[in-house]
Amino acid sequence: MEQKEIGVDTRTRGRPRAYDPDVALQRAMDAFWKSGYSGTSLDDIAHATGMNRPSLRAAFGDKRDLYLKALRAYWGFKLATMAKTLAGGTLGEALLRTYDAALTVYFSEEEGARGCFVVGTAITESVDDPEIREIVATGFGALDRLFVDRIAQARDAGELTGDVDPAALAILACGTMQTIALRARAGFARETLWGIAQKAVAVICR
Amino acid sequence: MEQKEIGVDTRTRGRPRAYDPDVALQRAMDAFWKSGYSGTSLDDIAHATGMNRPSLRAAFGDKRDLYLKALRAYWGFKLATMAKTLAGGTLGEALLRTYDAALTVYFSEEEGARGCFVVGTAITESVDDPEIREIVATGFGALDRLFVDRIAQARDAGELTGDVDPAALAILACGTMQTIALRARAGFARETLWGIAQKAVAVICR
DNA sequence: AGGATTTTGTGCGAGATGGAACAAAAAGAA
DNA sequence: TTCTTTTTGTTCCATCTCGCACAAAATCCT
Repeated sequence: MEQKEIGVDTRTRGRPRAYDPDVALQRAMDAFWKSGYSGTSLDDIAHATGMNRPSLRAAFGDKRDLYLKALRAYWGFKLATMAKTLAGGTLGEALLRTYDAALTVYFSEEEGARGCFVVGTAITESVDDPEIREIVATGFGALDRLFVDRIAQARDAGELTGDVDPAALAILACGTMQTIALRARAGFARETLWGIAQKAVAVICR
Repeated sequence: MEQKEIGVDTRTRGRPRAYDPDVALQRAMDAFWKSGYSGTSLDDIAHATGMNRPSLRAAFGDKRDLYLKALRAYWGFKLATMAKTLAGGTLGEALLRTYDAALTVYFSEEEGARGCFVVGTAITESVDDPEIREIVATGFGALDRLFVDRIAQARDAGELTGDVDPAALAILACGTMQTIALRARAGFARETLWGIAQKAVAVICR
């Protein structure tokens, strides 16, 4: 007995799904990424995903549920990517690799830059929504730890001169990534932002 | 012939205004600052300002016009404040004074932190609105110049050791201010953010 | 084939949102 | 006092937004 290809899962009955949940979630994330949570309507998302609104609700819950799923998915992707790009090579190489990967995400939309999903959308909602605020704060904490650990490793390996505090350098490294994200969304060119990354790394690693 | 106190201006006829335009604009800014542009309705603003919606429109134009006025007013205030806080003393003192003043703004709302008006609201709208995007990019450029000039001044005064690039240090200083703004809105405590500022300054000024 | 289950698609409704119309209120000028 | 001007306040309107109801479609099971 062969499963059909559309909506492949272990369901045994009923009309098959006309969408892939992961693809739909990504499309919804794309819509939110452009216009923010409040500025994106369910019709916008329906159009982006090719699904009708009742189907969206059945699959993901209400608009806020969907946004929370997208936000958590973005954090999962972001932190996993950074764990990889920060590993190996010198600290300078690791940081540049990390900023390059970030730039690729920030410019991953064909019609223009969209920056970071957290900085571009969640920060605006976080004052009014405690759960979003908590997710963002937790994510920032994890981001900090990734930077601190990598920088501490470089210090222990003798890569850094002077009496450096990894936590302090991590703040600068994180701030650099975030100013790049903000500027991407403000229309700065990718090459300009790459130049910013290089300048910051030169100071952090001296 | 004495002017009345309410709605004091040089108008010669008609019913006097029941509001002060500057105060009303500040109240509207407060409302946008909390929930972002798209998340704030005209009724929200009417409530915050004590004005009816037709009066708001007569005074400021439509919702977007009002938001643009608030955004420009914020930039004017922000850059003027920074020009003052960056002047005088050592570079370290100037930077700490600047971050302290920024923190005061970011925590200027009684019920909780609101961060920076640009980072918290304009960044979300900037992908869809070219004029907002332009205002933000111009403001970031002015911010950069303030930092670069102050750091170049400190280098020329012999305050900085080694072969430093003011533009590179300015990126770090700006990134630090922005990560503080993001974190304020994400619920970080003021004392924590002050600690972040101090660590960053210690590295920038070494 | 009929019944059960799951998903899609269409239409409807309540409430929210931004804008407009215009009468009433409050002032100055003649 | 009447007229003119400016502002406020109330009401109405068109459209948008989100949620729901439910019939139809597409599958599996008996």
